[in-house]
Amino acid sequence: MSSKAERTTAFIIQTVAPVFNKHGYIGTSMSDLTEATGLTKGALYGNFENKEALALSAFQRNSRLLLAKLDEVLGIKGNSLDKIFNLTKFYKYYGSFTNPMGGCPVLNVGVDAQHNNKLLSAAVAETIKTVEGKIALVLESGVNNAEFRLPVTPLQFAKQLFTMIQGAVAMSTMTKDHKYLVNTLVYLEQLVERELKK
Amino acid sequence: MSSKAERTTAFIIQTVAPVFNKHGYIGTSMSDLTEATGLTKGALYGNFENKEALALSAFQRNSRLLLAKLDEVLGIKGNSLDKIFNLTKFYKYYGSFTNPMGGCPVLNVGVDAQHNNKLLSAAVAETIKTVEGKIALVLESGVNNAEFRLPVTPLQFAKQLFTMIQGAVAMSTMTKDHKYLVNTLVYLEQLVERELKK
DNA sequence: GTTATTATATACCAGACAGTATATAATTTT
DNA sequence: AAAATTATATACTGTCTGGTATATAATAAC
Repeated sequence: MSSKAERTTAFIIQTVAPVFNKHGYIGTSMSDLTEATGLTKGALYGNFENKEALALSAFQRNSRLLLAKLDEVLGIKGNSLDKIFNLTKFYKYYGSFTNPMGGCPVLNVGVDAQHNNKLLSAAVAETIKTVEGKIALVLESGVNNAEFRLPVTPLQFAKQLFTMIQGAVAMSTMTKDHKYLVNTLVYLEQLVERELKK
Repeated sequence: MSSKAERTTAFIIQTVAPVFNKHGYIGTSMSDLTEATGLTKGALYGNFENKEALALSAFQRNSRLLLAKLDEVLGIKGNSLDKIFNLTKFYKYYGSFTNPMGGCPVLNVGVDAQHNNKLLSAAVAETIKTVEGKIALVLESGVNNAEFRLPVTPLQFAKQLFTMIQGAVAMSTMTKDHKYLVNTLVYLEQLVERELKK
């Protein structure tokens, strides 16, 4: 059983993460966080050194959730192509996953932090690399099992795929129009079908 | 000849636009702007009603510059395919265009303003629609001149194209890695070649 | 159950925030 | 060039910022 203190720390991160993700690092004030948690500054500063540490923990939580979900999505039984199609299916309804955390953490924090917080923007870059690595691994095993061929290296293909997906995430975020996600991922499914299944 | 006042207003917008684009609406303080312009609060508030009006003018300037550039890029002599390839060439080196304005205004403001400023985020959505319209127009004339066929409507194809381009912009912005732009646009050139030239 | 320890609440900094009233300086108009 | 107008500088609001010192309350150890 975790101590009361540990549970409080976890509660703070969990409550604070969507707020940071929505309003950005500078756009979130400590009083926003006391309001959201129902705790006081004393409690927040007792559990975290400062605002930056809080924001970093918040992003890391969202990032960890995303990466765990991707492990689940790419870890289903079946061949590599099944896994890739499960990935496109997941991103088609990405909003239902990211809404509770206040939007896509990669996009929101990645853009928000670029000139405002080096720690955060480095953490985002690392998350991106990790995601690409996970996708590349699936593609690589598909190649090794002679399931399909790739026109480029698995990592390069993974990067290309993730770039297009994040493009759809960005466009639907900026326009508040879900269709960008659906249309792009339907397109990517066709592309994978055509490009790999031969 | 423009009046001194008009020139001052123009100078403020021009100086302030990259600051807002880099640090975001909330991330930019009025004192950042007095520092950047060398003017005082009196001057800024004499020319603009408030911070929001200033930020909106700043985005509109960057947006107008982008749209004008796109008109130039898509307005070259030649057939529609030449124009599309000129577009991919432009975005391949998009950084040299956006660096002076503090990054891609669509991405930066679009993500920054989503929960912080309705006016700004509406302006971004409008800019996106305008860009898509410009690309669609070129595609449509290509279809009408029997230059190529499209698997979907011109507007839908334009949206898809722009989504992928903005994905590359987002990825290279977040990772500070220019390769995402180059690789994606090389890929898009092949895609256009294959998909349309038949 | 009492004591030692830890966690949270309260009250408080000094500085920064957007915005304003007014005085002064620069530009237009005549 | 003088007068009328407009634009900018200065000095000042009240409010909010992140952060801290200390008192009080809750938990953990004995």
